[in-house]
Amino acid sequence: MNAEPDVPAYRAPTLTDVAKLAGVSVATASKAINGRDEVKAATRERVLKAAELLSFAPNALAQGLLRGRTGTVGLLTSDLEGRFSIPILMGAEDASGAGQVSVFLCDARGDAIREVYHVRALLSRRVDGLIVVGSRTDPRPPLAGTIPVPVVYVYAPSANPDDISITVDNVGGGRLAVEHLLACGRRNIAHITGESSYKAARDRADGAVAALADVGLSMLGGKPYYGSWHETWGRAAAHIVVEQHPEVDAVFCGSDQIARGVLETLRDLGRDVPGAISVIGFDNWEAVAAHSRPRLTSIDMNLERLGAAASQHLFAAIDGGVPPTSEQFPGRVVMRDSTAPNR
Amino acid sequence: MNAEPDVPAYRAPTLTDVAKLAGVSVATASKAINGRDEVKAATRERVLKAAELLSFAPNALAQGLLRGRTGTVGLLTSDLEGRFSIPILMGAEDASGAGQVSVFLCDARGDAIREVYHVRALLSRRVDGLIVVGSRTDPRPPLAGTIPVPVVYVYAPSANPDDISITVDNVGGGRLAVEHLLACGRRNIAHITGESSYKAARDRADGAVAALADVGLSMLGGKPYYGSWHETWGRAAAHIVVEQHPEVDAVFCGSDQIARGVLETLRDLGRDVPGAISVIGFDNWEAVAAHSRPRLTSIDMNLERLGAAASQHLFAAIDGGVPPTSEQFPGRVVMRDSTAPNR
DNA sequence: CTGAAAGCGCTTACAG
DNA sequence: CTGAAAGCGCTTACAG
Repeated sequence: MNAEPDVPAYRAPTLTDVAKLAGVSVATASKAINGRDEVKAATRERVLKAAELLSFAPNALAQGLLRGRTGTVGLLTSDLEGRFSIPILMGAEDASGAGQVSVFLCDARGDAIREVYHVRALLSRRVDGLIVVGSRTDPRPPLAGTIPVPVVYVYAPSANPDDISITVDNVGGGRLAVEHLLACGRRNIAHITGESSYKAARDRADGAVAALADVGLSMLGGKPYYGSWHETWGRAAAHIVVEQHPEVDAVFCGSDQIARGVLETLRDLGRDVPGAISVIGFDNWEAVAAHSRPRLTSIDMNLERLGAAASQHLFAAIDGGVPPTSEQFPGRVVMRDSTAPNR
Repeated sequence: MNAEPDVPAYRAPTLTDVAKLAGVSVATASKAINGRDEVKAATRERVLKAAELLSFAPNALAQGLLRGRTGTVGLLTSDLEGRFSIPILMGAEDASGAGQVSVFLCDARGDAIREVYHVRALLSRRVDGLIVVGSRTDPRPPLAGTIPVPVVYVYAPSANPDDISITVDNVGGGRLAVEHLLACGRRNIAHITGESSYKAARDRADGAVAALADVGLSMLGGKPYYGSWHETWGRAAAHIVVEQHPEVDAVFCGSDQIARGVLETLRDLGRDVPGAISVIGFDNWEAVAAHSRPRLTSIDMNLERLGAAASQHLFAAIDGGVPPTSEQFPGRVVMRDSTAPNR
């Protein structure tokens, strides 16, 4: 049908091709290209020129076979779709990309079978290490079977404390949020958050409670308003809070989406934010936090940094220097317009 | 510091190990494992058992070297962060994962230099093909240099029409949106959309204009309200539209975020949606469309399907059967509560 | 400074 | 049915 072959029958040039063109042995060509100094300058010139001419790129498979190191890493995520995997993945990719490593991406879709399958494939490809990123902060079962390469768990820690897990400090995050609210002069603070089955929700609440206790306060209503992570719950819960505790002067929300809902209800109710009530979200999800009215102050958990750290720990483990350990990252408050009046 | 070595000095078992344990030659072991039928059943049994025992996984590097095919694909994205890459990537991963292929993920961060760098690395790793996903629908320059493997461009088409590009039909999407509004009985339709420098914005507008022309109508205001993709513009533009054209009974928004802004202003203005005014968004971004008040009807461009198609086309090109061609995918309207009264 | 040889882990004709 | 040999593309001692 088509005269032009769309798949070029083009064979990738090999070192042998380069050597032939340069009139040297493969051994010499190899040395020249790899910058070994036991090669005459003129020879190196010729080899390099030949390589250039053929657009020679050394076959990484052959190199990997020889070296016993492939310069590849497997990134196993359980939900690509989720907002949390991506920044982590970007951080990991960046930290790797700088060097010479390529990353295999696998999405197990939260399915254990698929995970096993992917791990097997990655091991077959002889990755130098594995990064496992989960979408919830609840501990997850460690990878099944004996894994002959280092593994680093990110966001979702491994249930095995001997494994290396890079996590986010949600307790600290909750504390940060409440401390910011206190700094804004607020004292009657409610906490509206997601499903209590999530460790993330419970941890953030614990941090909030602790920060309040530090100054002799407790949460409005005595405990968090657990519900769902969505806007809808934020809207509903805000109504409840205002009704039950008209003195409320701040709301710490477990997610930015909840905060959006809260903001909307407070507008409907004619309560001024941040004049009368401060609202702080969690996640610092740009798309929702930066364009609300008023723009939302939120806690950013530095997920990208988490990913970068995971890569660094993994490489440390691969290189076998100082044994890397688990690490927990603090968040930071990103202040916008919903927490303090701008005077 | 640590008695337990965290990096097992464990050497991955080879076919030789398996053969030795089973008491056969590597050749025979290979045949047994690969299901060749020139092996006695009992022998095969022994080999398989040995492989099992050692958790033997064939070295894919060696196999790739031999076969001249690695079963890997490079996925080159220009912005992981963007909401568009992910579903495409998921589709591609799924379509691949089913078989035996692993995908290398590279994010060029919109940087041409980085892109060249990644392509070089991928080629060095002897990927069987490349998928290039862009974040805008504007044509992009084709990959630089001679690429010895098939390449499929997704979302952002290659500027070279001879290349294979899998794209979204934005003109059709715009048409779909307006046709839905017309079906809801609306006639005074305004179009608020993103920056006119985006081909996506212009295409959607063109489709909308065409659908209106088909029934002898034109856009309210005579042309689209171009601005930005954000909520903020949606809020501002809605004010303008209502002021200039109080008869407005529908708004087609170029993005779900714009639509959120429009919804908010209409609420402030006391205009009932969908009673008095229908609002339709674009992208069907679950997080924003499904939780607004009212829930937002939107155009879904089936990005995941796009990714899957890209993979399929790529494999077709790799296998060298029927030459794959460019393809454009239609969208679909996902109806929620913002376009028609629920009676 | 250069090149012949061995070998990384596998598969595939080819003998036996 | 089984195994010795060659070879995929490279690198690295080891001679010369």
